Amino acid sequence: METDGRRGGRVTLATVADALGVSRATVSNAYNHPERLSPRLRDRVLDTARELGYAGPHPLAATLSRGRVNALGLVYDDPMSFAFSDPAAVLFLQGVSEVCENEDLALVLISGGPAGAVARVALVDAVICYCDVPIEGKLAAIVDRGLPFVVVDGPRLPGAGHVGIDDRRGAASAARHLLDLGHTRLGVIAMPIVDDEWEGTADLDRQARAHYRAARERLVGYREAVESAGLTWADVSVEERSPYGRDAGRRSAAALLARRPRPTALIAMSDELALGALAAAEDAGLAVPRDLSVVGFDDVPAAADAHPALTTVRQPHREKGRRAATLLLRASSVDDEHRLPVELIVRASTGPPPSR
Amino acid sequence: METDGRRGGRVTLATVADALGVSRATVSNAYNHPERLSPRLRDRVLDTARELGYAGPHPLAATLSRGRVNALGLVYDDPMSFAFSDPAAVLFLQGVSEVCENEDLALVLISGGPAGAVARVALVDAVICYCDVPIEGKLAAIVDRGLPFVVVDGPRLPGAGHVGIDDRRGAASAARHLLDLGHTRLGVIAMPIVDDEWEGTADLDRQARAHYRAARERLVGYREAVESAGLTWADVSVEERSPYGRDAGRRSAAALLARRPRPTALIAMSDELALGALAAAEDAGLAVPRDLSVVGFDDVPAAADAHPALTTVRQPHREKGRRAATLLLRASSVDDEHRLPVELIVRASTGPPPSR
DNA sequence: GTCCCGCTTTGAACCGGTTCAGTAGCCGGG
DNA sequence: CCCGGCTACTGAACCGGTTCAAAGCGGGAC
Repeated sequence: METDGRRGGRVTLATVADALGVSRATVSNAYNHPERLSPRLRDRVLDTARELGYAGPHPLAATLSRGRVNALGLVYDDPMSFAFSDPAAVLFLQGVSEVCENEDLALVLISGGPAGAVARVALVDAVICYCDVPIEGKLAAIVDRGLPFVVVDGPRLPGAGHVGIDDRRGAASAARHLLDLGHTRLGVIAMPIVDDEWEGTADLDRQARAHYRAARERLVGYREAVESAGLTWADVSVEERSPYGRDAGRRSAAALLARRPRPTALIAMSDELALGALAAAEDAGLAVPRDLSVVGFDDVPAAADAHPALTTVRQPHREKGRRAATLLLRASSVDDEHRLPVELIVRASTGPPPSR
Repeated sequence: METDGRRGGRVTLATVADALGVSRATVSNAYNHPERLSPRLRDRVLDTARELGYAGPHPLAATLSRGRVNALGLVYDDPMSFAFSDPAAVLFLQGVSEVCENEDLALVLISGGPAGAVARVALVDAVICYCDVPIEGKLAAIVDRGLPFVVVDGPRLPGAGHVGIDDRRGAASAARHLLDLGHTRLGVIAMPIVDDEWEGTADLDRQARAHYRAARERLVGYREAVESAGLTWADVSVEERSPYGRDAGRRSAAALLARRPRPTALIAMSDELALGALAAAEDAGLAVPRDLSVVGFDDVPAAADAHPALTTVRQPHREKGRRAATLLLRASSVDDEHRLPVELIVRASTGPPPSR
């Protein structure tokens, strides 16, 4: 019975089946359930396939039947390419990719604008949303499609897993460290607080309107520590820049260091910002930590290599990635919350304030 | 005419079609060719879909019919997770992801062991092979499937595009820079030359058996420069380490610096290795560049931030990524060769040899 | 009133497999 | 010699859409 084994010259499973006079099911089995075939026939199938130049079942078709793609998606709140200039995101990606490797999963980076055009059609089984504030379009695409997903560093969402850290506590530990050293004039170098790409000194009103979760939580942490030490939060200047790379840190720090009285310690919301602050200190001819203390957040590799080595709050970026990926593989626990530990790492960029 | 609109409770295109009493083609058109439907019917379809909780055509099924996935694959020669600890690879990835973003393509990172298990089934339209030496299994999977691909930093392959740099010339320029400064005792810090994970001093015989293309080409470049300067290549020690991160550079450099007479300049095959060498110099109490000159290769961001800032050979990592991705999108030119420029960047880590 | 045209909508083939309930054939046991 | 049970293989349904030739239909031109 002639089936359609040779349509348009393309070699399909049916081509092989016809060539051998066996059913398509048999050819399929040769690849997917070799033990169900007699060794003899199986070899014949495979040999014929080779001769015909058949590369095995088309993954797309197989996937359609099976319903499983064997791929994990990853969406990032900024354009995906930004992730590669953020050392913390790179570590996170590394953690995710480790798991994918072990599980023979592909890792699909989903970019393509905030509207979620790519997210709507990306071929994945589940999605990791590495976003402080889940992006409307992209997230909607995921939810509509009914894909399992976990949110990392973002808000808890019903039906979705969650991985994050205690930003507030981490921030507080950084501030407390400086306060314990005796600092009383602090400046904060913030990543964006409100999503308006504004730059400048964020007053209390602006802080109260915080849009980004991490920024909000860290501000609260700093504030709690400052107030516990009996100081006034309103006296602490908060410089906000967008985007928030090293250069932003440098400019924020320059602005803070221009104030009189000059702060004796700078708290940055990320290591990249802190490294920029170190550069600004050098620009200003200030020695760290003698004249100025600087503390960061993240503990990226560059922090330890900095001159001086940066005191910072370590968060387990790579582990966050591993955890997020693992969570999606164990369906049972997708709704769990995973809050990973933070730890203050004291290095050489902090010390007592200069004696007046 | 009852079609199978309601199988197993899952809402498919057929469900929507049945609910409205229209054909499946009509529902499909509502999404893919809205202009072919009367506005009235189109709206009815979309409304009904919404009510039924239908999230639009299943991407997998659509893809199967259309034959296009809208995704670019990327295979890396080591486990994919290693790429994230190589700053050069990260920049490359960034370049690729920029193009994907603009073209609304997903970027699929293909790991999963050398056997190519994932490569064989990954859902992609084309593949970028970022590999010095194309990995048997993974590459075979790609070729068998007949996917278009481009090789980056690897050998030219028939039918495949190619993007790379002139490693030989880049290496030669680094060596010549040192020779011009007056150095006569050089040491080379090499990445793996032969694929046996061996560590030690690579003699001429081993160099001749070079397996990795970049290592081989760069050695030739160094050698040409050295011999042009009237020196003997055999006098130049080549230290090989595997893997080839910063720590390897440090150990290689330590070995080279232990030799008597001590080299006055170290040429590293990557910036990571060179940064390790800088650390080794500090370990040994040598000032760079006063007592020792160090030159790298790549010009990753950390090179400019190093103390002292690293002299190195710049290659356009990000542009390589962009170029590779673009190449795959313009089918016409897939067979092109793209050799990108390299440039010696002189910074503070090189200077004249110490006067004896 | 008739014919032709264009806009909508549809039926059916197709994309390339997987799966599962059988069935044919073979072997051993009673 | 008959029956039960296995093994090896097959037929047909199914996965969830896209596409294109063709049909239906309403309206304008003559």
